[in-house]
Amino acid sequence: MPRPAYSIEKREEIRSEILAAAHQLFAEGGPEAVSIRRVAERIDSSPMRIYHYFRNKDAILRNIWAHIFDDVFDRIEPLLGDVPSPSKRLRIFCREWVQYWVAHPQEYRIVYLTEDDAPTEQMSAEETYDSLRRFALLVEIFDEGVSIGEFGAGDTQLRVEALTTAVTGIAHSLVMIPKYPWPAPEHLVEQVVDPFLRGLSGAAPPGPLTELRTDACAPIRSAAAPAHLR
Amino acid sequence: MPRPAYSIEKREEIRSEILAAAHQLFAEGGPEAVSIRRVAERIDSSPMRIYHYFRNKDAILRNIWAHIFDDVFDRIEPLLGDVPSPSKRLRIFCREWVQYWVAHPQEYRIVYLTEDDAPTEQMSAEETYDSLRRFALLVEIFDEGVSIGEFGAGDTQLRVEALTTAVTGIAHSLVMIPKYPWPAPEHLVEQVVDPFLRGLSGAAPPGPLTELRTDACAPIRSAAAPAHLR
DNA sequence: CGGTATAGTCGTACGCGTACGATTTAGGAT
DNA sequence: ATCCTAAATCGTACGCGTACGACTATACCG
Repeated sequence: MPRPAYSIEKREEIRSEILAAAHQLFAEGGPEAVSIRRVAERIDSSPMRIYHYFRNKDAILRNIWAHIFDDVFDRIEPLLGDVPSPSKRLRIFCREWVQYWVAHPQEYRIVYLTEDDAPTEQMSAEETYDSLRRFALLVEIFDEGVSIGEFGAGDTQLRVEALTTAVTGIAHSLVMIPKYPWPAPEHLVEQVVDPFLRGLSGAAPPGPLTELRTDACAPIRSAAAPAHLR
Repeated sequence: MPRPAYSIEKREEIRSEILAAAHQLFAEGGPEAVSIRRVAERIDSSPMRIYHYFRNKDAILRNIWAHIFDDVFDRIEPLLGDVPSPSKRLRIFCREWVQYWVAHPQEYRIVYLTEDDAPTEQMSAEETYDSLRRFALLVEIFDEGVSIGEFGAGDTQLRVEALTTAVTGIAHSLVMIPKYPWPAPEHLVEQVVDPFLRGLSGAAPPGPLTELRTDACAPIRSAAAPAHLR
């Protein structure tokens, strides 16, 4: 009875058109060149039409960063191909990971400045958090390391998350605080990653670990403001 | 011959008035409540007047985060007072550091989302990067660790920077990607920090380190865009 | 006293993201 | 052919940061 919705294909086609324009703008001028109004102009649309296909600007940026993630992994994976030792592969990964973001600060910004609203809703299958699935690469490396005895047993997921958040933190600081006289990225990475990996080696669980991950992180809510701020 | 500039005191007074309003707004409604126009309204000023006292909004936010930094350190330092072992103190610091940001996501956002434009210029002495000076606390801890033989010798500055960027990276992910089912913060921190500290212990330099920091990080410039983005 | 140069202030305007409501459009049911 | 309803589109408007230029006030020089 009502006007029928566009077919999935048609809808996806429009979404692609929007994304293509956004990608192009990003390639031309970085994150700040991507604006809804400019995208609309590129595709001869009204700005508001876009909001029928994406919940907000962030949803569009998120799609861009999915591609960026693919790019990083596509570059790094070949470097790991013939390296036998899992821990060496992890080392290379971390070094290259940071190096990539340092060399592509704009890409870093777009990835890590988009907030995490409500991904599930208006997204096509391809663009959900499954860009993060490429981190499975690390899971595999860790698992291999355990299976060949290079690492002791442990919570692989936790290890991956700890390692990636830590090295990404290094990249974050280097990119976002460029004026600060940082040491060379490799040295920072090495400081963190080498001990981390050495901590995993040998069968001995590396020290006074408390029990490992059993439950997820409590939902994050804002607590009281600091005293200075009344 | 020209109209004389305001005295430093007068100027600083106006700056404080602006900052007070901004702090108040932040306390009331978080980062997004702080707008130049609202600050102006609070102090019965025109929005543009503010730009004579701060180069842009970020400069104002940066002042707020200086206070936040003080708050974090003020909370953490007492927890370290009577702990004898430097490595234990570092552990506590890292745990509490992440915990603080997780408990105060708004504060995290304001600190780590402000970019690093050109701090030197229009800032009063108090508000430059010297908020970062409180990290000297960590320098001291490391140095003590070395002097009492708990840590091997090494580049303290590098160690501090590596440790803080890494743990801040953990906080960053937890705060900025709250929907993801993260493990408990302590577990992530422990994964990174424990091996890191163990890596420093003993006189033996922990493994195949390449030469340490000699020069600063090369200036960061954007490289070619990823292939996908044309 | 009248210029003059500059610190300080303000009005206007641009582009931004997007909330909201009005309008148009397409098809099945009548 | 007409109506109904929701999909799709669009116009308008708000608050935002801030560039730019105009205007005002104030001290000294002549």
